[in-house]
This record gives sequence, structure tokens and C-alpha cells, in this order.
Amino acid sequence: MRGMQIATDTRSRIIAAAKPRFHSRSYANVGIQEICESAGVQKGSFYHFFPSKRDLVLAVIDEFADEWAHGFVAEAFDPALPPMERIDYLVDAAYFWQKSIKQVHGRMLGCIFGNLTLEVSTQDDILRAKLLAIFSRAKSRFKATLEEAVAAGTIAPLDSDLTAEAMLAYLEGVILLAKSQNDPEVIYRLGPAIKTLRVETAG
Amino acid sequence: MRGMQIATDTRSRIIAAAKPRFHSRSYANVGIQEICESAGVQKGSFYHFFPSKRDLVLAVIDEFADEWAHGFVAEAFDPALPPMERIDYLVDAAYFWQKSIKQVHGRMLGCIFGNLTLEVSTQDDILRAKLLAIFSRAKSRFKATLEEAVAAGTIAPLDSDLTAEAMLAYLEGVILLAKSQNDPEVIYRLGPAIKTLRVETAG
DNA sequence: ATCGTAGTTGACCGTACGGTCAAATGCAAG
DNA sequence: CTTGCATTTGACCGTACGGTCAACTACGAT
Repeated sequence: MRGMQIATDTRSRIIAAAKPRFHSRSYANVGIQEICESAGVQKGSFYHFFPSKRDLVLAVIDEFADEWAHGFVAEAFDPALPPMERIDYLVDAAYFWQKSIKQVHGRMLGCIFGNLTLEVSTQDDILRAKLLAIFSRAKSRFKATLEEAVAAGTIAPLDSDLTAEAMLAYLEGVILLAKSQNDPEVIYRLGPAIKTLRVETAG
Repeated sequence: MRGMQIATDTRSRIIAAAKPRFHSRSYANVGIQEICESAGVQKGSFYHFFPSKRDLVLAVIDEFADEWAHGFVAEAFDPALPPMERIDYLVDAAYFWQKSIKQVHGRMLGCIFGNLTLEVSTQDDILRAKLLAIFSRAKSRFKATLEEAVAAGTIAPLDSDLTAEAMLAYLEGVILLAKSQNDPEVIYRLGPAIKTLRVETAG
């Protein structure tokens, strides 16, 4: 089945071409033609693998999510680490990643999930749902970590669900502000304060 | 000079047509033609008042900033209010504003400055600088408020500059997450935790 | 009455957009 | 050797994009 291999290769070349473009520019500003040229693929071939531009960006989101899940996130949420140190690790990872992107690319690109959320979520509920699911998983990681920290007595009891969401919000907000300054050092300076965030239990 | 009046009227009709569109969609997704049709203006007339699309969005940003500065922000940062209550007030204002937008428009549109920042700041340094200036002013408000709270003994001493920036980041992040859920209640739930954020003084 | 100019008109520029299609090609299975 | 399907090709669709332009209008100032 060499045909299959070529096929999947074409598909992944398209995604590989699309990823940095959607990350560094925006959904609307990247055209399918440009992606095809960069991937060395014809437009008809593109539409053989992706019914629409939206389906491409859906695949791109998945690739980014997998990349993170199997990379920094897996490292950060290592059960061997003390719970609260995992959160530090994640913030550090975000910092170093943005910093290295800036070194290579000249600009801070920020979080592709946040970028796409603010751009498209009023216009496309399917994309919004996809991004929401990504955030939801991220929140779960934070929540489990917080609960472990509470159980270990590292931190005082709190509303782990809301605090997890607050921490995720803060991380996205810090990256947003860093992007507005085109300066990853903002993450370095503000990131650690994530651990000061607390939502008390309602009861 | 009735000519001037008509002229400025055309200009502000253009801005008035552009504002809700840029807010509810995105920079790239709103065309000049559509704006002109909605404003009842010809394209040539548009380019008489605005050298480029970028100059229009610059004017739109200014209008939004003024609207906020003279509305909720002025109310929130009322010197008569106890300092930390001003921050609560601002978060509340963001919540009620987004809620009312959703009631009218059916969707949570979020913060136009955050939206534009993530969309265009890698592609247009002039727009980025404009948005950065907006955030910078917002941060100053927070900072002054924090310093007043410290002076009054309401809160323990902290790094007012970094904490102000952290609070602004958090607010933007909360609005981002709320937008991803198309639900302003997220702001209601997470907003108050803004006051738990702290960056300790370096010394 | 005339001049200068701000404002307006509507056609027009080249380019790019997302998406479609019929025809060709490559290749594995029968 | 043929059938059948996945894949690829490249031309093509209509529409919209940001922006330009010469001509025209309206009107205050001299």
C-alpha cells in the first residue's frame, strides 16, 4: 500500500505547512493557495484530504495539542514532581517555548489556542467547541494537580475547579500581554504569580 | 463651514459602522466594502478620510478606548471608592457589559483590544504599539489603585507594577476563557479572584 | 462672479480568496 | 490483464479583497 503512504505524506505535508502559518499569522490571513504552494501540493489534492479550510485548522489544532500533550505538558505534569512544582514547570515551559520561537522567528507568536479562540469563536461554533475542549482538558490537569496539592497539605483547601480555571485564564492572559509587547520576558516576570491565585470553596 | 460638519458626519458614520463589526468578527474578516455599504458611503469617500484600513481600525480602537475611559473605567476608578472595591467594580463592569452584549447580539464578543492583539500584533507593529499603549494605560490605573490600597493598609505591600500587570493579564485571560465558552458567567465566577493575585516586592 | 478646495461619485485596478471539477495517473487486489 | 479506487493534476468558478482614480458637486471665501 505505498499509495496510502504517499497519501498520508501529502496530508501531513499540508498540515506541516499550515501549522507555522496559522500560528504566526491568523486563520483568515493564511490562504489555502499559499499552503498548497509551500507543501508542494495542488489545490485539488488539498480538497481531497480536507473538505474545507476549517477541517484543516481542526487538524492543525489537533497536532498542536498532541505536540504539547506529549511534550512539555507530559514533562510538567510528571507525578514524580511535587504538585505545585508542576505548575511552575508548565509556566517555565511556556516561557522557554515562546522565547525560542522569538529567537528563530523574530516575534512572539503566543498560544495558538488563545489566538484562534479570540479570532474565530464568534464566527464558527465548531471551531469554538474544539478549542473549548482543549481548554477543558488543560483545566482538568490543573484541577487534578491542585487537588493533589491540597491532599498533600502543600496548599490550603480551595475550590479546585474554579482555581484551575482561573490559573488557565491567567496563563492565557499573561501570554496575551507578552504578545502585545512582543516580549516573552513578560511570561518570566508574571508567570510565577499564577500560584497566588485562589478561589475559596463555596461551602 | 457646513461642509466640515457633513464631512465629520461621514467619517463618524464609517467608524460607527466599523466598530461593532470589528468587535464581533475580526479585523481580516470585515471588508471595507461592507463597512461602506452599512454607512451609506462610497469607497472613494472612505479613502478620503482614511488612508488605509489600518487607519480605520486605529480610529475604532480610539473610540472604544474613549468609550471605556469615560464610562465604566471612570466609574470604577472613582477616588471616592475604597481602592480594592474599584477593582471589583471594574470586573463587574466587564461582566455586565459582556452579558448585555450577549443578550443583544447572541454571542459574547470579548475585549476588542485583546481580540485585535492576538490577531494582528505579529503582522502590524503600528497596531501592536497602539494596543500596547491601551494596555499600558490600563495597567497604570491598576497600579495606582494598588499603591493607594497599600498606603491605606488595606493590603500588604507588594510589587505594584507587576501585580497591576498580572491583574490586567488575568482579566484578559478570564474574558478569553469566557469567550471560548460563549458565556459571560465565567467572568462572574472567576473575576473576583483577581484580588488574590500578588507579586511580592523583589527587595 | 469666480476660484479653491473639501467632499463625493462610481467605475476600475490587480490580486487573492475558498472551493469545484473532469480528466489523468498510480497502484493493489482479483 | 483488468477492474476499481485513492490520489493527483491544473484549469476553472464566482466573489471579494484593499486600494486608486478622474471627474463631478457643493460651498465658503475673495
